[in-house]
Amino acid sequence: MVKITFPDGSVRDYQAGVTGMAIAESISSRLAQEVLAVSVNGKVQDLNMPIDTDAEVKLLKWEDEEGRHAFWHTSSHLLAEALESLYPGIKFGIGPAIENGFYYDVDSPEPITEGDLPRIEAKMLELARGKEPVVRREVSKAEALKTFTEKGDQYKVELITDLADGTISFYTNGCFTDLCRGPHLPHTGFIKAIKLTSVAGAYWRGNEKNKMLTRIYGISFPKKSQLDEYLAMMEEAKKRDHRKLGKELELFHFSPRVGQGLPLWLPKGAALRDRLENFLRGVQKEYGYQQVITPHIGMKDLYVTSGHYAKYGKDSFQPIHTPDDSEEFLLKPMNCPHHCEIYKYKPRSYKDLPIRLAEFGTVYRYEQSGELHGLTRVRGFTQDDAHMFVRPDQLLDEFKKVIDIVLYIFKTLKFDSYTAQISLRDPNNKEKYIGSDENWAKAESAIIEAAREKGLNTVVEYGEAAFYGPKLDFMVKDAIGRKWQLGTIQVDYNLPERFDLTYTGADDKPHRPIMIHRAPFGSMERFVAVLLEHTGGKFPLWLSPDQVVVLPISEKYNDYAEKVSKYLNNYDIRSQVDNRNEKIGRKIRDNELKRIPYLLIVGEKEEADGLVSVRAQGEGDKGQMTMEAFRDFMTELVRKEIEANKQ
RNA sequence: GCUGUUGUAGCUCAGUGGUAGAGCACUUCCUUGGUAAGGAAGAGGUCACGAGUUCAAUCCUCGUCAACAGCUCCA
Repeated sequence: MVKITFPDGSVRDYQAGVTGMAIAESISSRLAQEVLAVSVNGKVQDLNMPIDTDAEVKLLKWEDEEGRHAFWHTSSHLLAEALESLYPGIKFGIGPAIENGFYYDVDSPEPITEGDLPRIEAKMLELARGKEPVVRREVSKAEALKTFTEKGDQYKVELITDLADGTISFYTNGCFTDLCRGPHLPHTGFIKAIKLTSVAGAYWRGNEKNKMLTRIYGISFPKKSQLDEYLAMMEEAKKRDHRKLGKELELFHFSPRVGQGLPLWLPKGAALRDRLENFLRGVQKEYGYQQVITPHIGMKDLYVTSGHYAKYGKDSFQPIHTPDDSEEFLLKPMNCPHHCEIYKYKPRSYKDLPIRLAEFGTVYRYEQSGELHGLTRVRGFTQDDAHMFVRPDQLLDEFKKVIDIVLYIFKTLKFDSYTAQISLRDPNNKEKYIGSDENWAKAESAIIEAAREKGLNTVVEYGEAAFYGPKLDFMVKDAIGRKWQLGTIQVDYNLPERFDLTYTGADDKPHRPIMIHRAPFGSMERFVAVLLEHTGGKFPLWLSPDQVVVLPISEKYNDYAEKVSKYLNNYDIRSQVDNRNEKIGRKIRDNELKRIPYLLIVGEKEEADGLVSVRAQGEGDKGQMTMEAFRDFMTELVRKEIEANKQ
């Protein structure tokens, strides 16, 4: 007998060699239908694999990432089986599960296009309905090589050649056998709904010198309704694409004559961005930050000193030469070296610290052209940057204050779901980073401690640190469940040394400050993009480019509409009049589509009594009130949106 | 950067080896209307740019630029 311990701590005895599926069946028949894979002592394995020793067991279902992973991995094998039957002679690269679905890389004798996908999908569903068992078989390396050499699949042969000696596992579903570590579903009948989403080229092993294979992406579900939901979500994501909304709402524009990845902010977009900047400026002022301004270029040597030049190489920067070529400058790729020079301009005392220098600093980085994407990856962008110069005894406290700012911003902008990623060094690859082990250890423990004290929901990622120090990166989840990386806070012992920054301590001796880099928005461009996709263009009232549009019923009431609009503008409520020669229904429709938060309809009745008829975006008619009452109503709404989130 | 797809009016997109179309937006006129599209007329395009093939190219070929998707990258 073996003792099986479940996640809730309960223990049951089973016959040695019991399978995950048998355990599920022993608990409930429903569970047996839903279970996809099993985790045994932390290792995920097939449901029909025997368990021979005492073990901690977790039955994995769709809700578990590992469960979905097995599901999609089997789906990719099902795809391969369908492809092999439809395209005889097709060769296979790799076919893994990914975050949302799966893919398979293939080398097909005839081209496969989007138009072929429905046919492949139909074949997959047909095979899935056959509930083909997925069978694992262990073979020696020599046998594995022999199998795929005979089949003539050079990609698999190459993969096997690179594997360590020892046992290799094969999985077979129907007529298709694949080199695979698993785990897999017991049979293909679990897969009830499939959508092949796209075809794309992908280099064999990700190397552009290799042959390009055809990558077929897909996603699958245990229920048809889940696929429908997923497809609806994808539709919604398309509607919320910030590039589309940016055009529709006239926020920003790209002109090829200005250059790739260099956004032009249109009046409404600039106003939105100004409002965000002013908001953050206000918060930062309360926390003792001082605004500075530094130039858009700097001598190349500045970035050599900081270490950035050596680290990222000349291809990452935009050089500028003097007319006589005697000196080389770079367009500013980051603000920190400039801020270090501001720190250095006079001697500093331990009493002066922390010094907090903030700048909405525009920086330029020569991103590869293929990486550019709307406002999320650009070549010129403005960081909401600040650098704190602190004493070692102030580090933890200051770090926590920065976390407070970040959380306040998330709350005000209604990013209610977020996680914090503690990004540490890759312990196996320390050469990638600069600075002493001792300082790294101090910096890492400060971040971990601050995150713990603030009660943040954190994950730790190794190898994600900046080259000069560990980071705390904030990821938010938007309204339709997608994750975005926003703010970042970084501890840095390195730049103070490289720039020889010092302060005089109480002991009258020079000491080295520590730097904290931080940008709660990340960059204005990226943040506006994420905000657009999060809100679908329906910004919080305080950020809306136009808060109110007044709609006169006919031209006879244009003067009254102007009067109302002016009145509101005097109270800092952003208002315009739609005095086009159109019927009221038309004006309502157009302004609703522009996502104007409040529409005020004015005609004979309103003019007579100094009233406005209020219509809230997406909610319809709200009835009449006086313009004074409407003003108070708006002022109170905006006040609540901002003030209410302060701790 | 690599591979593929695309580039036609301000926007969304049809279309053709014989120099171009729709809807929306825009202008003018009619209409003066009460909660998501009133009517009519008009203006607007070197068909991304450059070369080639052809009697003739927006259409075919090549190159350049840009956008999109994927790969690789991401301070």
